[in-house]
Amino acid sequence: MSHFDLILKNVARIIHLSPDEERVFVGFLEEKSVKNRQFLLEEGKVCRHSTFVCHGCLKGYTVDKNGFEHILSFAPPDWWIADMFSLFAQRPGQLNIRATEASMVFQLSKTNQELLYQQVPKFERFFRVLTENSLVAHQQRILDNLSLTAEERYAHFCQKYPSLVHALPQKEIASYIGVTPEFFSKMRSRLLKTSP
Amino acid sequence: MSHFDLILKNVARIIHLSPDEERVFVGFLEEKSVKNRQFLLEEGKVCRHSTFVCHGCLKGYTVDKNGFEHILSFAPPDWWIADMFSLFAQRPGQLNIRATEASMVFQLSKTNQELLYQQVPKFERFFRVLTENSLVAHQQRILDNLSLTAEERYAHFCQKYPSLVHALPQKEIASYIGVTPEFFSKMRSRLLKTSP
DNA sequence: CGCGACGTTGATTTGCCTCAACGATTGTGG
DNA sequence: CCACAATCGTTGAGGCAAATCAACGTCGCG
Repeated sequence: MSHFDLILKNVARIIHLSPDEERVFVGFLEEKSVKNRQFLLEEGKVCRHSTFVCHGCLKGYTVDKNGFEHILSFAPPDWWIADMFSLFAQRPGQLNIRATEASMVFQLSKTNQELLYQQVPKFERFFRVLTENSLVAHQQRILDNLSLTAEERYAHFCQKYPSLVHALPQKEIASYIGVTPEFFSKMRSRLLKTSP
Repeated sequence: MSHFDLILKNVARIIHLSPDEERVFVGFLEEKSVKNRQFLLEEGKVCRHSTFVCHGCLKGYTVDKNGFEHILSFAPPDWWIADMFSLFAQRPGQLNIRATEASMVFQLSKTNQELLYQQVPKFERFFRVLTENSLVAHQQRILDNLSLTAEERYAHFCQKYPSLVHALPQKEIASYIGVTPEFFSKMRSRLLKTSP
């Protein structure tokens, strides 16, 4: 029951690995502990890793011209995160990736990822499926943003990230669903009155 | 200069094919002409094809509980479109795909796509890159929806789909950027006053 | 202890929606 | 080929959801 357990189970949901292949895979990983508020990637830098969260939580977000954060994604334990644009193109991106609490992660560098593809080709399939699932989730979020009210988007958020609803500062959730912290607070107190 | 020209050039932007491989590829395609307003996919059906637009234009959209359309994507010539969720999972999806004008398309069935992977493995790479690019574009759109005003989103639309700005009914554009047709009309006349 | 980050609440404003009425265009069946 | 319907775009009046601005209480942490 090693600390690789979570990430190996994550992979096993999509592809089956032999013990040898598991060893090759974990050999490419770099373990890293991250302090609260520490950056893993800053706007304007080139993203050189995919990051898998073991425990804690990260967020990926941009900052607009007025200084407001807009959260693209959270990464609680068992999730992957990266600036996909920057990682694919190996060019500077606009995303910040940062811990919302003290965390422990594994990082797979772009270089190691390509070595991994050569040594264990079925990882091509793994990351392809990951990308496909992510695309589907993002399409759903666009449709939600177009068709749902803030309350409904919050309800969806609670379903999608049940573990985060109470673990995260409210302003982070507000930013994710696309409202101001003030409005989010009012909305929440309104919800508590009707359904305790 | 055959009618396969456009789709072969589209593929060539990402992978290089030998004449033999080109022949295999086009052998898997089904040509189809589509009348204006004709459906290529209806909500609740399983999506069994990727569709490439040669000329004309398609749209992918959902209908909400109040009967309003929300457009997830347009597919002008040289673009691919499908209900990714339904295509990947081979389960019923919520997307409608429909022509916004008389169109000509090529369709690659999921079955043929898998045969193609076997016979020309580099197509794995092609569709992976397509998915990656699509993911990046969708992430950008989410961030735009979170941080930009309707006017700014319209400006982005004009940059992204210059050929569609004048070819498409205004209500379709309004639906894509997430405002009502009435508001879109007012916004547009406001813009025309300041910048003729 | 005191300072910053967070959450709450209220007053006011605004971006966008709703509803309704009205031309202009398109297209379609008789 | 025309009449009529359907679709589309425009405009105006009024309404609502959410933003903005500001004040204040609370907590955790250095």
